Amino acid sequence: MTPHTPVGRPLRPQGKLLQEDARRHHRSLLLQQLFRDGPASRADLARASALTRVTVSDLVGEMVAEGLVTELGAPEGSRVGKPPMLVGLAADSHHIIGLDLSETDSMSGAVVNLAGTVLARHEVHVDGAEGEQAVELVLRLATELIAMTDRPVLGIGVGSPGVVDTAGTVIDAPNLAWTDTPLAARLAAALDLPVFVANDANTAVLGEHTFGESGDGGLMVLRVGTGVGAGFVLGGSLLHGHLGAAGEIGHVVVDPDGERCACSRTGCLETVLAAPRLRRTVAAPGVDGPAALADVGRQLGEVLAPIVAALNLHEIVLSGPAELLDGPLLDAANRTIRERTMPISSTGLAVRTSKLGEDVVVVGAAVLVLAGELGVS
Amino acid sequence: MTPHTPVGRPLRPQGKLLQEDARRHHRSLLLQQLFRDGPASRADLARASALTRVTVSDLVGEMVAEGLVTELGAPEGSRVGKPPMLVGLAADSHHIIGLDLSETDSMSGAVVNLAGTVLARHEVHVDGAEGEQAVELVLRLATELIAMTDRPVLGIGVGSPGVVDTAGTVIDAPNLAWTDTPLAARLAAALDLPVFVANDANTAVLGEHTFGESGDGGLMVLRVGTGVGAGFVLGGSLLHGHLGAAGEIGHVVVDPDGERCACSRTGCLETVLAAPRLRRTVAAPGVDGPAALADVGRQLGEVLAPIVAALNLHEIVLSGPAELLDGPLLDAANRTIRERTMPISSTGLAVRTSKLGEDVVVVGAAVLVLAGELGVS
DNA sequence: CCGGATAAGTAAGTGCGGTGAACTAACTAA
DNA sequence: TTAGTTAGTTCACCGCACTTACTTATCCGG
Repeated sequence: MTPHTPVGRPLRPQGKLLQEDARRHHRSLLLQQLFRDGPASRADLARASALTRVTVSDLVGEMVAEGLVTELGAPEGSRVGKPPMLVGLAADSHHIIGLDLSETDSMSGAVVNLAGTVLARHEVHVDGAEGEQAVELVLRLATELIAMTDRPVLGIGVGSPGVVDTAGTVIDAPNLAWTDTPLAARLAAALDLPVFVANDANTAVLGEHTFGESGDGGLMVLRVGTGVGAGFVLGGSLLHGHLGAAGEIGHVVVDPDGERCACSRTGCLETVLAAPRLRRTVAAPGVDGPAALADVGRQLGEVLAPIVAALNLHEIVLSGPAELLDGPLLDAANRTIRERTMPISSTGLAVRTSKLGEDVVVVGAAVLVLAGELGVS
Repeated sequence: MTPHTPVGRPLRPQGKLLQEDARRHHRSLLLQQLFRDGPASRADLARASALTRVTVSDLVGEMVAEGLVTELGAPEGSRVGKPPMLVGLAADSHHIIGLDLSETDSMSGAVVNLAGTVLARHEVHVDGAEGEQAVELVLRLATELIAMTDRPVLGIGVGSPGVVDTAGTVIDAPNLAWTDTPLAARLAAALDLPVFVANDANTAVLGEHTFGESGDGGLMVLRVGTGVGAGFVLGGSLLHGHLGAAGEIGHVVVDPDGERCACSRTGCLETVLAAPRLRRTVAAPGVDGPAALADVGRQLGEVLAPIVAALNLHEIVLSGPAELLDGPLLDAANRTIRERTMPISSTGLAVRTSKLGEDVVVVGAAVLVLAGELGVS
């Protein structure tokens, strides 16, 4: 996957293809294999990659020298022939800094290893910081996180609210008052590290795709928080959209006779599905909570049905407060989708909640780095 | 773009990358350049591709020897230095057979050159042929078309109704009674040529993407005929979906209180938008035609709005009977989409009808071959 | 009309990366 | 011990694009 262009690095093929690129590609192939299926012998890797044993040995040797991969000894079972030497990804040879800027009052981040395990967390309060001040705040958060690990940092991944283009420039993020803010470039220049920035829903879908229990078909992650947004992984890679605004479905109208929205339209999805709104709905006196949630689920299903049919998705994952989403709301959404689409579209579809919790954004931000730097995801 | 795996050919990178692959890639790069921007000198190609003049000369020489490219003499203008020798794609060095199996009573096809120009047409009547008989009929049509050209045939492209997987197997096509029919493999074996098969809406979107006036953002083509289907080109490549059923939006419910559909649901998009149905609607006595069409357009817009927001599309193209689609229907759909999505999603969006007419499917089928065999699109 | 500048295209040699063939190493089976 | 199997390495080779250095062909300024 090549979700984003790393800042300060040569860009990916698209154009001419050098031998050097081939070598990087083959390296990624081996890393990917180790990443997905765990340790293997050089011979195993050769069989899986269709490269020769010679080439694999060479590449593995290089990666062992860098510390990215380590020899782990021979496996238990004893078969004929020389026993293989297992090699595996050294998950803590490098660490990744993942940042989540999507929360309302704070920016949080984590030190993540190459296996996607969160090793340390840190956060800073926003306190109304905007524009340039907010950028400085992100820089401080990143710097403090870098200080929390003694390993070399592979790169910085950022899940930002708002619309982000493929170069890591935040086109528009009202909460932080960012417009055309070259966040990736700024951080890369200040920290001298590869930096990748994407919308928070997009990093979330990457996290779910790589570390969730999802398959290889199309995946959609719907994030329900202060607002509502989505991210898509289609054909193994992140969907950006024409202007980087793919997944911005929070302001699709679901009920033209509904409530007035801050965006000046009426009956946007956010006016019924945003987390604060959901909480108010179920807490309202004299309201049947489950029925109200089911009603929202039905409306969500009405929005999702055309998307499901159009994209022939494999999985939809809801990410957000489980006590609100998991239950009548999810069931009703699921049911509505099936009522409103053909079996060919819906039988292959699973709708569920995320098991990764709120870490999904930072871990997904780390995936951005893994994919960009190691070609792994 | 690599929309489909050619039958009987080595598959594309994904795995190991040989030098041979690099060379093919660079060849495609040059062909693509000539295809899009017309004739150029070797030096121009070197500048555009970032390859050296030496390498370009070598590749061009190879392609000239194959007849794919021809020298066209020096251009008019006179500047300093040795005048360049223009080279250009020899559009008629090879021909492509494009087939359209989506019509109700007949299968049609065409001989298409490398520039996408239709040179000859031919069709056969289906007369109720089904299953194996229908396959034989496709084979006959292809054979007869091959006999209509004296040039080497680059490959066969097929736009088939129903759901088609990436290997060119028709998973399900009720009209022809095909289920899991390996159409590409059958034709490839019988004709000893590369064969590519895709859903007709998918070939249509490829045709529109390559030969229409579309830009590089996400493109959706909505085909309105006996049924309703769509195809998507996202990030420059065709969207297949989990089970190859992407774009099957004909049976998304738009009006739960609507008319009963053949698929057993009520109020499917097809029950209001299919061409025969539209014709009946406007011809009904005592009905305000334009208003009725606008009403359908509004319903279409309601289905498209979530898709537009989710994918951040750049263009939506309606393909079908222009007298019905172009006018109140399109205007209402366009308006509804804008009413129901945010400006960030809709400002970059154009909604229009196709200028390619009914050839869009066969020409798109030819694009399938161009992309698969020459890496051009 | 003749050198000098500039650009297009060609020829020869270099380096990189992957390959196949042959080899060593380490083990099991009989 | 001998045969057979598997892992991993060494080495010579090949294909590809690169650099360097050239020829060819034109314009331009004196």
